[in-house]
Amino acid sequence: MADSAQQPATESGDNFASQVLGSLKQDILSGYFSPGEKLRMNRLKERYQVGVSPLREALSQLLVEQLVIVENQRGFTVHPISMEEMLDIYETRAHIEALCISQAIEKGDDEWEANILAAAHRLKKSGDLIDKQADELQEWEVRHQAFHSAIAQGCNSPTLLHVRRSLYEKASRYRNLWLKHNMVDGTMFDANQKEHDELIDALLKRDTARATALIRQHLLSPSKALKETLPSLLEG
Amino acid sequence: MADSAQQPATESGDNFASQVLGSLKQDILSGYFSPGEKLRMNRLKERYQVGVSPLREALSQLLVEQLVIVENQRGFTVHPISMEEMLDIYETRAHIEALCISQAIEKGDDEWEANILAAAHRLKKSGDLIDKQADELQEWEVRHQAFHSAIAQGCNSPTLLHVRRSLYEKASRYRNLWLKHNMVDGTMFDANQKEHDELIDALLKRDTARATALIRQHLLSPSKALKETLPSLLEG
DNA sequence: AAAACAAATAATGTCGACATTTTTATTTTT
DNA sequence: AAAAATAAAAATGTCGACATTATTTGTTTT
Repeated sequence: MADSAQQPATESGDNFASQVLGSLKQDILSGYFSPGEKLRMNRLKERYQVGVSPLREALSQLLVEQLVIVENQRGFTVHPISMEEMLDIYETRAHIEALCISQAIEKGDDEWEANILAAAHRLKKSGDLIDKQADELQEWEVRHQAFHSAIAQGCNSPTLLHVRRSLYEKASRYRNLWLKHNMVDGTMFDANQKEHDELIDALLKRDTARATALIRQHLLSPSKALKETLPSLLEG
Repeated sequence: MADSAQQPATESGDNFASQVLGSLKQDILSGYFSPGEKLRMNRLKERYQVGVSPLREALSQLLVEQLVIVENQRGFTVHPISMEEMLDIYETRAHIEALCISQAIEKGDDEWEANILAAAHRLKKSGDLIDKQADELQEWEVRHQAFHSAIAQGCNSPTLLHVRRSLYEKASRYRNLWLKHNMVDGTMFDANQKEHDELIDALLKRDTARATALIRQHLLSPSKALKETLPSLLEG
């Protein structure tokens, strides 16, 4: 480190860029920085307490993941959102997730099945006590993601899983935008739970056709809701 | 620019990082920098005639694309190759390409068909005069890629095409490695030509099952060849 | 001579400084 | 007053400098 007063983040061992990358990505995905917003260096420097070099390195990485855009001599900007992109991301994500699942059904072993059931149990427990508390909902989100991750993991392909994660992050940007303006419905959890049970059943029976159809339906329902809400968000 | 003596690359309008990104990526994909090789900053500074800042930004982007790896305080290294990764990349690539094609068959219009036939014609012309000259082979590669690109473009999904490009680049690293140690066979072009003709036939007849099966075979045959050659390359 | 330790050399990661460009504010002109 | 021209301010992109950490070399000890 160039100065003793510099140890801004908790995770030591990584450099500043990788630390700020996580925070910055979170801030973009969560909507702290709005789509299309200009990311001025002075503001970022203050917020993350680092110089321009690590910031530019982190932003360069987000550039590849298409979460920011850059124009020469005009700095970085949060990647704008659009109806077309939203639909394209969700559609592609559905295809990729279906691919992961079909591969997992082919290759998944006992350990895979066990991990799914374990993750499903954790998710159910979290969904039972629907407090609608912000932090409990956050926990449910984490377990929900973990559940679907456990399923996809069975494909046993790092390359494919890498693609999957990238698409999940891009989609979560739209989902968070939607969550900001819509309260969650309690009945949603029950419907979700039912879909999960059906999916697990199809997986264990190695019924690829049914499983991929179910996951497609499961993933695309938020995009249908977004399709109605997005226009108002884009304007105001 | 901080100094009048700095105008290293041809494409003006972009910043140094984006210019060096292209050269650096090319140098890694082509094998100028070997897998696992340490990328010392002094050497890179000399080669590309820029300071560390643009270099680190370019390397940060290659980090996301998994073409380099980084270890804190130990700098950047060319991503190592392995049999497992090679097989995984080619397998995933085959799945993604099949997905592109099935979507293209669903959505492709007249313009799509016309572009395919045009690209096929250019490719055939280039393949007819097999001189085995290095630069002519280079041109054939470009047209071959353009042909398959024209097909995939029909899916009309920027997100999916982005994934496709990323996988193509990762795979080309292995392919170039193989080309370095194996002369191209003249008969290969004929076999290739036949596969292309069949593929076009299936596409125009909108026969998804046959088209995806053909593309899978087409894409995976290099990986089979690599599977035999790689071990000797990995050793020395 | 091999191992353990110490000193030097080299390489990385970060910041501040500065030239260049873009954006905003002000003045001038028709 | 609206438009054009000019001046001022702010922001970007790059490099050199420097502290920190790895690596290599040299020396001492057993």
